[in-house]
Amino acid sequence: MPWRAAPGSFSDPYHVWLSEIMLQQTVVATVRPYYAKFLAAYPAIANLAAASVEEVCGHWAGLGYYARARNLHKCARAVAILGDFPRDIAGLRELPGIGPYTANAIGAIAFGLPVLPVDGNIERVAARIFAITTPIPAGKPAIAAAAQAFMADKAAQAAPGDFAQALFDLGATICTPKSPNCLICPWNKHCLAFAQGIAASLPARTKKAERPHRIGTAYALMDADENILLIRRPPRGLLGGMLALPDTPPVAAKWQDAGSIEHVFTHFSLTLNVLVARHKTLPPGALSGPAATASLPSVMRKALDAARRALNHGS
DNA sequence: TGTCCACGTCT
DNA sequence: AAGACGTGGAC
Repeated sequence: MPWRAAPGSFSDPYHVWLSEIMLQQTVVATVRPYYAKFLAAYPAIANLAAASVEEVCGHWAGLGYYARARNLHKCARAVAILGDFPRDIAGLRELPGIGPYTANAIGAIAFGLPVLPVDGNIERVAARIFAITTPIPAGKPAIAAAAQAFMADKAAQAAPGDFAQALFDLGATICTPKSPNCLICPWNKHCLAFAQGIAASLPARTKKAERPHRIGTAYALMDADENILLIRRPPRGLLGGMLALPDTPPVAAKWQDAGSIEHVFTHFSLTLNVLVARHKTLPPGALSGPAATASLPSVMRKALDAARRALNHGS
C-alpha cells in the first residue's frame, strides 16, 4: 500500500489518517487512485485545511459516504489550529470523523501506541480464533473485546502498527470471509473455529432487513454549449454538500423523458426517472460545465449520462 | 442477478 | 441507540 511505511518505521500521520478515512467501508482498490489524487492536490494537511470544502467534496466524488469528505476537511482545519495531530487516543477521538477504529489505527500505525484497531478483518480473525458464534452486529462488542487479547503478544507490543497491518493482511489474504485458507494459516494451531471446522461460517451475521425501494426524478437542463444545470445539495443528509441534478424542475420548460437509471444505496434502492430539456441559457449562478460534472456522485453521473444520451439522440 | 462484503462514524 | 450514510467488486 502506498500509505505504508517500511516495517519497524512509523508512517506520516497525515498519510495514515487520509488513507484510513478513505478505507472506511471502502476497498483498497477503490481507494488507491483517490489517495494519489488527494496527495497530489494536497501534499500536506495544511494544504487540505486551506482548500474550500466544495473543492474537497469534488475530489471525493464517486467515493461515497460523503460525510467523510466534509469531516476530512473539518478535521484538517482542527489539526491546523492544534498545530499537529494529537499523539494520544483521547485527543484523536475528539477530531471530526475519527471514531474508535480510526483513532486506534492512527495511534498504532503513526505513533506506535499499543492499541489494536479492530476493523472487519481483525473482527473476522478474532471471531474465528476464539470461535465466537454470536451474530454481528450484536456480537460485535464481545468480538472486539476478545480481540484485545492479541495485544498481550510480545510482538504486538513491540510494533503495534506492524502487528495491526499484519492482521489486516492475514484477514485479506488467508482468513478471508469465504473459503478461508486455514491449511496455510500461521495461526491455525491456535484457532478454535478451525479445530471445530466452523471457520468459514464465522463471524455469523444477523439477516439484514430487506432494502426498501424508492422512486425519484432528476431534471437535466442543458444549454447550447452542453452545460448542464447543477445544484449543490444541503450540507447534511443524503449526498450532503455534493453537486447534483435538481430533483424539482428548475425552470418552466418542455421536459422530455430520458429513461431511468437504477442505483443501490446502503439503506434503499432507487429508480431515478430522468427528464431533459434544452434551454438557451442557464439561470445566472448555475453550477455547470465539464469541471463541475466531473465532481458528481456516482448516482448523479449515471443520471447525467442517461440525459446526455437522450439529448444527443433527440438532436 | 442478486447477495454479501468493505466495523465505521455520527446523530 | 438504532438508523442514516455510497459505491463497486467478488462470487
